[in-house]
Amino acid sequence: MRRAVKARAGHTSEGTLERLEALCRERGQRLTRQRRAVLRKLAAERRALSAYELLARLRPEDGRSTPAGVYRALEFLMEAGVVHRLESTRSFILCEHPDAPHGGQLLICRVCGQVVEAEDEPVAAATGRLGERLGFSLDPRVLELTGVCARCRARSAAH
Amino acid sequence: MRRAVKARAGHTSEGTLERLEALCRERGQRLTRQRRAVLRKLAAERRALSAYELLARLRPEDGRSTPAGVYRALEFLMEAGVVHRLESTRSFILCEHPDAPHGGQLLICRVCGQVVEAEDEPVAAATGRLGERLGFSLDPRVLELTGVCARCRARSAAH
DNA sequence: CGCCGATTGATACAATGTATCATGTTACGA
DNA sequence: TCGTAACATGATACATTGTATCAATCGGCG
Ligand SMILES: [Zn+2]
Ligand SMILES: [Zn+2]
Ligand SMILES: [Zn+2]
Ligand SMILES: [Zn+2]
Repeated sequence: MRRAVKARAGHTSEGTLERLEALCRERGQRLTRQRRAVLRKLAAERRALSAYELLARLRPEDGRSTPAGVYRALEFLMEAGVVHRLESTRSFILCEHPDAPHGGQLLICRVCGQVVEAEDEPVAAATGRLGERLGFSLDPRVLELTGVCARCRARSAAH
Repeated sequence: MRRAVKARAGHTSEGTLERLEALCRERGQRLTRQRRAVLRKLAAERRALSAYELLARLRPEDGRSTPAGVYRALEFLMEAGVVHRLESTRSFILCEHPDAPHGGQLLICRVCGQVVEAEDEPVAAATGRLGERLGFSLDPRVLELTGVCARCRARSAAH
């Protein structure tokens, strides 16, 4: 548990903060206390959090947090490409590859909630070809795949 | 316009009703007036409708329709595999391949809202391999891809 | 300091989805 | 045909998720 958190937090500091600072310079925006706080809460989880779960974690530290504020911070972080929104669960998760905006795939375990991020070239190529075949120019986009992770499968096999 | 509606409606009668009747026999359920009505409204559209858009279309014919009723009908139709839910837009659309439950892909034009359904083997194979590589046993699942369809691209190119 | 754009706070509201329980409907067997 | 049990609906209230608005505040800069 401790390790998972540290891995996430470590990950965050590597590319995410640089990316955010670059974006702020570029656009005259600011990496504020509130935005950092939302980022920190997401970095402390291996699973995705809903906006209201985030709000509940923020309030003890800052009693004036509001839904609108959380959504605004999330919008900022998503535009910066360092947070993904999981449409299938209406929740948000830290990007594991924040070096550049990207498509990719999120594999979500429906038992334990764990999310793993991938950037699989064969999948990207196949969807690209499908788009061409049907005349669509597709947006880069993070695909959501649900299933059961290895650990949960092992656990359920052992009863 | 007329033609699009008829194509959809024609499609519906082919496989969808059989499939619903089979499912009802199997499970002791019923293909009721309300469920048929929701199906009919979805069949009349080439784009996806939200639950509340459906409700607005149902009310003139049946003033007692309620959100809960619409969601119950949609749940039934989704379990039967003849309606898909678009998570990216929180809306619902008739399945174009209702012969059997399936994964597949929905290509959604973000300009005109048109949705095209595909069952692309290369995409399915690539995602399956990705799942294996990361130890996930993936659920069959309809992927949502957004972009711009050929017609809308042509239109915007011509200003 | 005093300005200006970016950000937040506060509040209210919109949109989407669910729980509950009483009532109605249908298939099926006595 | 009638009773009845399972299935389905109506009505209502509520929960969750997401936005709009506008005034107040912050932070850098001349
Ligand atoms: Zn990412
Ligand atoms: Zn798991
Ligand atoms: Zn389908
Ligand atoms: Zn289009």
